[in-house]
Amino acid sequence: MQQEHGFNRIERAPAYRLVYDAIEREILAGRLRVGDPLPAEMQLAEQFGVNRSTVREGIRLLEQSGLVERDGGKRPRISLPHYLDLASSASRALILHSVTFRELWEASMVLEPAIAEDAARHANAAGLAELSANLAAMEASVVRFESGAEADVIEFVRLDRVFHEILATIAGNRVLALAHEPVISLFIPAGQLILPRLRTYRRVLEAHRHIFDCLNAKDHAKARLWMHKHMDDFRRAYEMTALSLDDPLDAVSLGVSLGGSAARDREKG
Amino acid sequence: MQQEHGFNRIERAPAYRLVYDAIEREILAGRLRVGDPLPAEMQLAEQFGVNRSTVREGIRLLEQSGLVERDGGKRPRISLPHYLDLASSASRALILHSVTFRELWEASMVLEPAIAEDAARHANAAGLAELSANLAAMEASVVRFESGAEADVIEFVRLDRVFHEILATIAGNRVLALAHEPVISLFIPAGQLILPRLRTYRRVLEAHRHIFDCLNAKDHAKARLWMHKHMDDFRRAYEMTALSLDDPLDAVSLGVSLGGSAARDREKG
DNA sequence: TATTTCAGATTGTCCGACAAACGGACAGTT
DNA sequence: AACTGTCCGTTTGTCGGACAATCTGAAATA
Repeated sequence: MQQEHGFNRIERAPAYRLVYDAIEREILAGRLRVGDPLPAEMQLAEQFGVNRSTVREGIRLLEQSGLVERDGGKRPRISLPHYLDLASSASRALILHSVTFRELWEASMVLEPAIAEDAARHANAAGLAELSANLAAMEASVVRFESGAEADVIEFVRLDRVFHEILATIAGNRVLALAHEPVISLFIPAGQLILPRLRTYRRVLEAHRHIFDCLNAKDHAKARLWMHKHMDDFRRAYEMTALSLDDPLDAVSLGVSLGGSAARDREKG
Repeated sequence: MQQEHGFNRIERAPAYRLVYDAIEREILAGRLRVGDPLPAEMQLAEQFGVNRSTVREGIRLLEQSGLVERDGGKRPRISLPHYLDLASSASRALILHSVTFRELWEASMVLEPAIAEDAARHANAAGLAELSANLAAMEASVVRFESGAEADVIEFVRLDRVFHEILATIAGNRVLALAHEPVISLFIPAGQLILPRLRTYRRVLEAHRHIFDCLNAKDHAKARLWMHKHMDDFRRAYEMTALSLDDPLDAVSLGVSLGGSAARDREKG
């Protein structure tokens, strides 16, 4: 099998992909502006010289990539890919790739303290108010636990997640926030496993309180430290259960959350 | 228009989306295994009781979300979303959201040193060999620059990127690697702007060399330090050009890379 | 002015059809 | 035995046309 010349792979992209590429290019170049409705399928079909079905398939690609958004029955509009959507694809990909909890935890040891530090630098009244409300809700939740009511772990864990997301917002770095999202959203299923066994609800709340205080005091070094400690607690808790740090996450999480369309249900505008 | 009862918004997801959800669920649950070819469109259409066109539209969604991969003409196969794909969507999203270079740089000040440190911990012969080859290629490139040849900045910047990607691979944390990808891929266009003006090619190469040496010596503290310095260099260079840290990236990068299908052209298997 | 009504436009879905490409079997050549 | 050419059933890519449901916007009405 001689191969003396080495031709380039001949590529024949299907028409629906060319449609996708063309429309994507128009959007990225700003010639189709965000918020505008997409041209009618028939019109696009004529312009591209292809059948309407082909255009539709191209639009599906745009739709899944987040560049086109349908508001329910209505005419689809051009939109920015919301990075929460990306984050949820990322979470799914990480699970499918059998990422271990250790990797997840190590990443969060990098990201969360940095976010806490930035948040302390940029804290403002609005953000602190949000955090405060979150802390109050979590306090109420913990009190309910301690009074013996059946534990609504789901709600507690949700509040936990929201706390960290508010922090990421306050920090004001969208690149870090984007990196942070998949991490926090994979922590959640783990938290749902750990907390009911160890019942360390109040410990989590106290950590959040300390971090909140640091933000209030604009003490970014201390904020970083407390967050570091908070994350390390999580690892210890994980180890205390029978779970191994180096097992892939799928078994843990797949059953818990990660429904196909779950990502789309969140969102508020 | 009275509304005294408050019904839940009735949601009728289009059929093609249901097809997408159903197949996605089968894949996530492992009933459709990665590598297998997708069932024939006709067969799916019969099973779901919808038309073949509808199935096709659903498959387009799967395709764009990376769960289905076509190898050119051939029968599409089920695949894991490769996170390089996700990273390129993330980059695009960040640009569309007008992220500033400051955000990017701050994120890289968090991620890159952490990666360098982990890489020094986990360095192995294979990884070091790859880095070594990369350094040699970059040395050759720099020599060409210094001998007055017209500067192939594109190639130099590509080598720069590859160096950092190898490092992320060596570090062995896929969560960090995923977070890292969009950052490095947005640095590239910036690098293409800065380097020709400042001509700091050799300085970049020296930084890489130092980091490589630290990996060889398994000195993770020093690896982190050198990377920190390397990143800080980049910011200084950015400031030295007329570019402001707080301008959004789009103007800088949109013209340079970020072609629609660029992400698909990379990849090697 | 506020509401209702109505016609046109647009999307979602279906049906049927055909060319091109693929996969594999089979035979022929060296 | 290895390579080439041919045939055929399967599957994808693309096309054309069709229709119901819904949305849009304007005209008609109260």
